[in-house]
Amino acid sequence: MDKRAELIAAADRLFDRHGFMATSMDQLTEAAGMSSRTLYKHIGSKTDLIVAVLAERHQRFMRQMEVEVESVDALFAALENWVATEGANGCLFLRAVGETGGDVPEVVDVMADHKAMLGLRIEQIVKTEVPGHHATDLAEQILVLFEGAMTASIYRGLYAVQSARQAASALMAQARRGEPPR
Amino acid sequence: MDKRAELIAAADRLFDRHGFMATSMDQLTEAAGMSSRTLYKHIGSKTDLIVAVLAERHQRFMRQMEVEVESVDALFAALENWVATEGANGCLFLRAVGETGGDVPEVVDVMADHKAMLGLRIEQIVKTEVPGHHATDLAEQILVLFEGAMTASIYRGLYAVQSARQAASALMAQARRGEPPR
DNA sequence: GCCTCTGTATAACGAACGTTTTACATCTGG
DNA sequence: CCAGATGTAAAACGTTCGTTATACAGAGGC
Repeated sequence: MDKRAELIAAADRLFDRHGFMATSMDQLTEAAGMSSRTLYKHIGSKTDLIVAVLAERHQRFMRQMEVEVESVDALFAALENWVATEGANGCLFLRAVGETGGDVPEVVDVMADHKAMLGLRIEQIVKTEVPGHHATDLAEQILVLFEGAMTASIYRGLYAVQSARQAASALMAQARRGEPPR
Repeated sequence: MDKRAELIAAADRLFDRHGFMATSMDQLTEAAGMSSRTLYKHIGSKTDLIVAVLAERHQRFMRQMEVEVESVDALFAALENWVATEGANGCLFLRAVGETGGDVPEVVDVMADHKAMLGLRIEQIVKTEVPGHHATDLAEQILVLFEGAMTASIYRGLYAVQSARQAASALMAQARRGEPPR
């Protein structure tokens, strides 16, 4: 069994639940079921662990995106599923940047990469769903709805995601009907 | 001059810029220009200071809401102005809850109060702008757009807020035209 | 059979944390 | 004019932090 993967999985849970700074290395070693020496041999430092957790999340996200998300509606359906099964604590990438004040370049970079790829994928989807449409502005609206669903679901739960899904569907339908982008 | 107000203003800036946990009491005393003894006499503890900062933000927010926001469009215009002048680091209430893991009841409470009042105000506005319409679902969509604009503007800047504003305008127009709520 | 690898358990490290204390200065109202 | 409130400066408190070091145990390949 891969010790490093176990560690990252345990760290993901703790960081998401309690925050990055509020999670101590002692809690992490205990949750991962390994000695601190092994932990440091595998990841180097707490900062490295944070980056590794984010990188792992990014990969999981991309995989899911490419496998089962080929429409705007499927995007929000996937988020509904995520919130229903894993709960909602807000975007872990932005939380990491916020807790570190944007002062850790590796954290900022992995967040930027993640968000850039999210934006690109949404633009791709929008372009195939509404062909011949200048999709940039519409894609940005979908992105904002997605981000809002993730954030608002912290205190509104699934209803926020369902509302975002409906709003996205309405905006997409309107664009398909050929309303001119302003 | 009110020492407590100075302290809260300085703390607001530091918390927003660097995060709550990452801001030490030493940094706070220095930024507020007072000794640690005075600081503790005025607020009691770091947790109390966090709560005080959030409570102050909530009051500022409410004041601005009631004065200059009487339409959905004005809501997003106000956010545009906020992001343009103060920058975008995400909702400080949700960041505080995230950093404390939801384990500090006073922090959770002030966040919940703030979000409840935001939701209520949006519902009010939507109801007056689209009378005779079952406004609950539409209001939730506007709320999600607002939350998404605040969050996405961290990495997208003003464009996210402008996009949210346009999307909100489209959804409101559609509702005014009498499209049935699904 | 020994050597290296990989692991545990645990204690120690110096630094930084939130908070309190001690000692002293300055203003203000009766 | 002095008593009380309110402030500063700075050290000390005990704890916890991230990280490293010490001592030892088992497994597998040559």
